Amino acid sequence: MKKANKILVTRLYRYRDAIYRMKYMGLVKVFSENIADAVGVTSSQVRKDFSLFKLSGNKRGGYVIDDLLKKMNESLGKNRTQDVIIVGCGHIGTALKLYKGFEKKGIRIVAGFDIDESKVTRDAKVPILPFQELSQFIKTKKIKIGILAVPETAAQQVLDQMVQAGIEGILNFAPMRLSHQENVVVNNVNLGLELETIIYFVGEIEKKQYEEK
Amino acid sequence: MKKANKILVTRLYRYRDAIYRMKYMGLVKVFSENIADAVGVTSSQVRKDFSLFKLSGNKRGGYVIDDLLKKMNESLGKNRTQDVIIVGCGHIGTALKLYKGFEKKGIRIVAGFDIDESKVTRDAKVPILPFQELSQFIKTKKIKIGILAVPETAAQQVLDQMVQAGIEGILNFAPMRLSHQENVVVNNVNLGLELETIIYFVGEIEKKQYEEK
DNA sequence: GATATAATGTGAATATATTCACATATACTA
DNA sequence: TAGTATATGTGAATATATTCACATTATATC
Ligand SMILES: NC(=O)c1ccc[n+]([C@@H]2O[C@H](COP(=O)([O-])OP(=O)(O)OC[C@H]3O[C@@H](n4cnc5c(N)ncnc54)[C@H](O)[C@@H]3O)[C@@H](O)[C@H]2O)c1
Ligand SMILES: NC(=O)c1ccc[n+]([C@@H]2O[C@H](COP(=O)([O-])OP(=O)(O)OC[C@H]3O[C@@H](n4cnc5c(N)ncnc54)[C@H](O)[C@@H]3O)[C@@H](O)[C@H]2O)c1
Repeated sequence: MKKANKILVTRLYRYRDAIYRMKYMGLVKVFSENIADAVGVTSSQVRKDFSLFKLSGNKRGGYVIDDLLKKMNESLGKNRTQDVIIVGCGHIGTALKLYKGFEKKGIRIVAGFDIDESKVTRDAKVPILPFQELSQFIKTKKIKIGILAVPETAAQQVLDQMVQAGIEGILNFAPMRLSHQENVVVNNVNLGLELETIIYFVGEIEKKQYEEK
Repeated sequence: MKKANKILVTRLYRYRDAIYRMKYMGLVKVFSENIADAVGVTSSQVRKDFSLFKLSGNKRGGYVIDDLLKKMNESLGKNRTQDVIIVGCGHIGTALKLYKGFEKKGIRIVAGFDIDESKVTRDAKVPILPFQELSQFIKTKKIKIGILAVPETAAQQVLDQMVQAGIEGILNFAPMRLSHQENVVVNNVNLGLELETIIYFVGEIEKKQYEEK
């Protein structure tokens, strides 16, 4: 595999998702162009990405969905389920904890943690545990992935503690840049920023239409 | 302004955010390198981006924060607040509705909508209204921006209706590609995909460390 | 079985994005 | 007020990402 490239990997997960949908629609074979249309890229982009990931099909015959998915699952890893914890069970944390959609992607939320004792629910199917138990839990259960949904003011400190205990990948909702060693993977979701850029481009569109008159 | 470029605009919002933080820390002037460090890019990236947005400072003297913010707010628009609606007040929709952080970015959630009558709360500060009133509300209040947080199965249809009524920008949480005319701005937040890529790269890191031994 | 057709796979070409590097202007020092 | 150090602003260079275009080869047809 070539240099690990986030944008490329992200597209491959999108392709896989689209191909699963096609499978469930009853299709047996797909062409690069079908996948491209479903995901919103060009067919040469799909073929180039597949090429970089050593995913091959049949000249003229397209790709046999079951074979392709098998190979994709080998490279993208769907064979084992991944255990994930949520730190901060407020509004966002709770929404994620209750979401059913992660399971079918092999992602299992195994516990939440919160500093607020009143949120603790030990015997729920997915328990919320007190924050003091976080490090121990990560260590004994060998958890690698965590969702960080605490207030901005606590985020850096909580991240450090998670990493200290053994977490290697974090999905962060606090709208700020967190510092971390480069062997930790941090993806930021900044919803305010998403809205701001939408607002910007909506304004731009209006401006453009005006100019075109 | 040059060709509207999403990645560039996004960085500019990040810069602005960082500069506001510096202002609140009491700073009066900044250098491109300070901004770069805060956001995690190079200083030439900052200067190039500023250049493209006609944001200028003082040779040798860096940027006077108040002047810079004034100019940024002119190009990025923070002078008027933007009204936004949420369609689908389930887990995610409710979390967003209750979030306090949007206000200070000039984003005001003015109403939620849900098809489930039991969620309707007409006299809350930010009411949840029945879905049937959506189109009328968008039209009379001239709402341009909406957050889409309904189940996947309903997302396309609801988007179409929103656009039909006058919405021009949408933040979509349903994990699927939605089709729309190109004069509508749609940003997708796909949290499952975010987690999948984190899991992938955490796996890659482990693999790499193994290879390095 | 021979032939025509159509889709893959991939280097080469192009487009886009980032970084370099330095001439320029200006704030500070003495 | 002259001299110097230093950060900007931006073309040019480089790096990264996408698209083109076509040789290749499997499938379908006759
Ligand atoms: N809710 C949203 O829609 C939204 C939108 C954009 C960004 N965010 C960001 O997501 C993060 C969470 O937002 P929220 O709305 O869920 O906040 P929230 O206040 O509802 O929840 C935060 C939770 O974290 C817990 N907590 C606080 N300090 C902690 C600590 N040190 N360790 C463990 N838990 C701790 C609190 O008890 C609370 O339950 C914030 O950083 C916020 O800026 C949220
Ligand atoms: N909750 C999460 O953490 C999470 C994570 C990733 C993706 N998502 C996606 O976000 C979306 C919302 O997820 P959720 O967990 O909030 O779901 P949810 O079921 O909690 O909420 C959906 C809400 O939409 C309402 N609704 C259904 N059809 C509607 C319609 N036609 N018009 C208006 N309202 C309608 C329902 O009554 C419900 O209140 C889904 O597409 C989901 O896949 C959610």
